[in-house]
Amino acid sequence: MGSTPRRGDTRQRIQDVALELFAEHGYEKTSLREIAEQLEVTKAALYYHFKTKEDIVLSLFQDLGRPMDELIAWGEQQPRTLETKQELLRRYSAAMDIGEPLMRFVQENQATVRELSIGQIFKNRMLAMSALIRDPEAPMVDQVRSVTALFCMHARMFALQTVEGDPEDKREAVLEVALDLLTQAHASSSTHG
Amino acid sequence: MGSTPRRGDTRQRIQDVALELFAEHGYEKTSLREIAEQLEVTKAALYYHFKTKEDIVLSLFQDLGRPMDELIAWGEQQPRTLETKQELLRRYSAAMDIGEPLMRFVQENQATVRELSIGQIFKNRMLAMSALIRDPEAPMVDQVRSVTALFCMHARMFALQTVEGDPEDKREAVLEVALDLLTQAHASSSTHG
Amino acid sequence: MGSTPRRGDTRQRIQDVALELFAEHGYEKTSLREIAEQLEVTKAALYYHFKTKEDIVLSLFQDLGRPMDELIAWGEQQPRTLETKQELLRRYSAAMDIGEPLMRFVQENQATVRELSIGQIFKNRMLAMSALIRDPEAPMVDQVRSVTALFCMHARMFALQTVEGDPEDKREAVLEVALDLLTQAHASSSTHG
Amino acid sequence: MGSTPRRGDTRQRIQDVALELFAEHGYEKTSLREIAEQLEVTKAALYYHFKTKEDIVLSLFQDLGRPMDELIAWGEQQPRTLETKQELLRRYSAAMDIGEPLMRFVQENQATVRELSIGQIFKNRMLAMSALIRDPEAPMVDQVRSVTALFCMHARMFALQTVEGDPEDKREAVLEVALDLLTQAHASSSTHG
DNA sequence: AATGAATGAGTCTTCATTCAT
DNA sequence: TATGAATGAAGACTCATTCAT
Repeated sequence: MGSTPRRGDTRQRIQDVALELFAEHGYEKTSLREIAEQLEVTKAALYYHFKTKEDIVLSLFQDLGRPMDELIAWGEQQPRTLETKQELLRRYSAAMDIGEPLMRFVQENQATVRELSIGQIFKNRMLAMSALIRDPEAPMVDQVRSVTALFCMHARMFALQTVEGDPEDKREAVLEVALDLLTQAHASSSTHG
Repeated sequence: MGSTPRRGDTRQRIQDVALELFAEHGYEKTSLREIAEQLEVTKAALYYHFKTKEDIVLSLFQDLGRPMDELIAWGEQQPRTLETKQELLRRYSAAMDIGEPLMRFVQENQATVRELSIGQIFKNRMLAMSALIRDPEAPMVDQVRSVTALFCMHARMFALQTVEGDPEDKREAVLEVALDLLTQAHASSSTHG
Repeated sequence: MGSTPRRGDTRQRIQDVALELFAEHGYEKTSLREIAEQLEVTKAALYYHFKTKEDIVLSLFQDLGRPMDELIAWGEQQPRTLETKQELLRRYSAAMDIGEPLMRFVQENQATVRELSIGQIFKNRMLAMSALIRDPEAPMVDQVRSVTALFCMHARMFALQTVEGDPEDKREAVLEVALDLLTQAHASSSTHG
Repeated sequence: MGSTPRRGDTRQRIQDVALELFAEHGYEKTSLREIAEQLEVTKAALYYHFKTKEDIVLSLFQDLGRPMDELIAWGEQQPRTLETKQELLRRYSAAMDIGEPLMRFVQENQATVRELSIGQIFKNRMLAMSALIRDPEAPMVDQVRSVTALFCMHARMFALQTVEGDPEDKREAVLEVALDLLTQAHASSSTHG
């Protein structure tokens, strides 16, 4: 009584709660008991919907990771121009907003993720993005610039928490810096390379 | 027979093995049994040297985190000039080399670290570094540049693993990019702000 | 599509699969999930046909154990002669062929069967057969011979697996040995007793 | 109070209780909780002495199965004469007395044992004994006789429970029947073969 | 300086069973 | 004639921790 016993959406609700707790306290420290309690179901109910604890994480990746996969697929069919890369960053920034809790989970549980079956999946995604944005022939400094452009967008999620300001402002500022870095990488490369 | 029974350095050896395993498999997934087994002592022996599991981590921070604390202390006594900040980045880069395993541990176990007693310690360090390098009055983009300058040095530890090249070259390239970002932040700030 | 959806024989199919799995992996280690999966139905479907897991076993005994019950009933109405006992062995040998999987199940899950409701049923059957074949007044050696005559037929099912040869040959050989034992028991008894 | 807290013999006591319960209720139905409760220790204490539940069974085999292994070793170094085989049966009968609870456990948990790591060990023992006692060149009936001679000794443990009489008398009677069977196997073989 | 033995709390997981549909 | 969703009880096992020696 009180909360309406929602039907058919249990699987979804498990995913939501699990992701939240995994990101908050870490994968290992989050027990299935906790998840179940928060949902007011039994542990066994979780097992009706997911084969194992790890399976929950896997499903999160499959469901929430799609935007990123699509972005990579898109990128791979574009010409390797500066414009493409810029657009890539813009879309990455947007994708990170949607998949934010998942991203945070990965960021904060790297050691764990690496040992989970999704570890490889995630690593491959990173490799693919990296390959799209940098030019392996360019001087090291420029490769670093490109990778940093990508990587610094993650900074939003924790390094920038210390900085005051509107989240949307931050997002834009980060994107601007990233695009800058990318431009510099290109300018220099076309000169030196 | 066979292995020399080292004397008096057990405490040190525990720290070494623990840090390695914590960084490798994560804090939660590393059991005291594992640590003890790798050292060929009993679990109880660990308790002779450390009060709790968390205590091991704490000791690691106290012993390996000193360079960073000293860096902050140094920074706080310098004038807030561009030169100071540049030197800060240079020293940070060096400090990261020494405390690398510890840094990796923190990077890869953020969710866990946050819930450990060292969480606050570490967060304070980050805040202090952030305060030293950025100017809270500057436009957001420049603050982002400064923070990114600091933050991107961590990229070395995993984002840049996908890039081929000599580690020392990478270190220098990263530092160069970081210094660049810092300079841009300043140039722009003095103009706009 | 593909597999014909058999109608009306589900109960039978459950029994078949269950007996096979019970005999193969043991009663306790065989879960209703496994049975259901192998039949491509849900666990709940099993409960439409049987009240409990134990009920499946019970039904197996009722359906497959009839030959043995009939044999006992027949034996009890015959005169207690050597010829009767010989015929008993012959029919037992035949009955064991039909009820083989059930017999194997019992053989291999004695500890379990004893604690199931069929335990008593089965024990009674054994007692009845034993009572039919041996003479409680005869010397111990002869009683042992008689019981062994009965008991050794079970040997076929596992002790004789190590012996090469045609199954039918084995069956006959075993029967011959059993009949021999019986004859010896009688010869000696009529002399000594 | 009441029971003296015995020291150092915990491992042994675990084995004793475990074997008793395994034989009584079956391996699967016996939980570690039960064993622990009967010993008035915690489940975790069992894990200090044995790595897994299966490990307890394994240790029982290693400790209690030795007589049987020694018997096989002895048999393999004797000439393949009738006398040897007779002695084999006599010693087998004696060995079965010592290892009786273990034997009962195996008898009554065949399905389980087969899936445990000891399954193979035990099967090999059976094969070895079988190989020692029968002559693969002899006619099938005689091979059956030999195998039955061996096998019928197990009858004592359950088939003969229905027969009244002193256990020692039974033991002797069974042995006599077994030796008889063996002699018959030989007599016939040397004539026919 | 360290061990052997043990504990209590908790983990993930599986199972037989139920019931509304 | 079944299924989808769920439960309560229990299972094996692991862990950090303690303490007498």
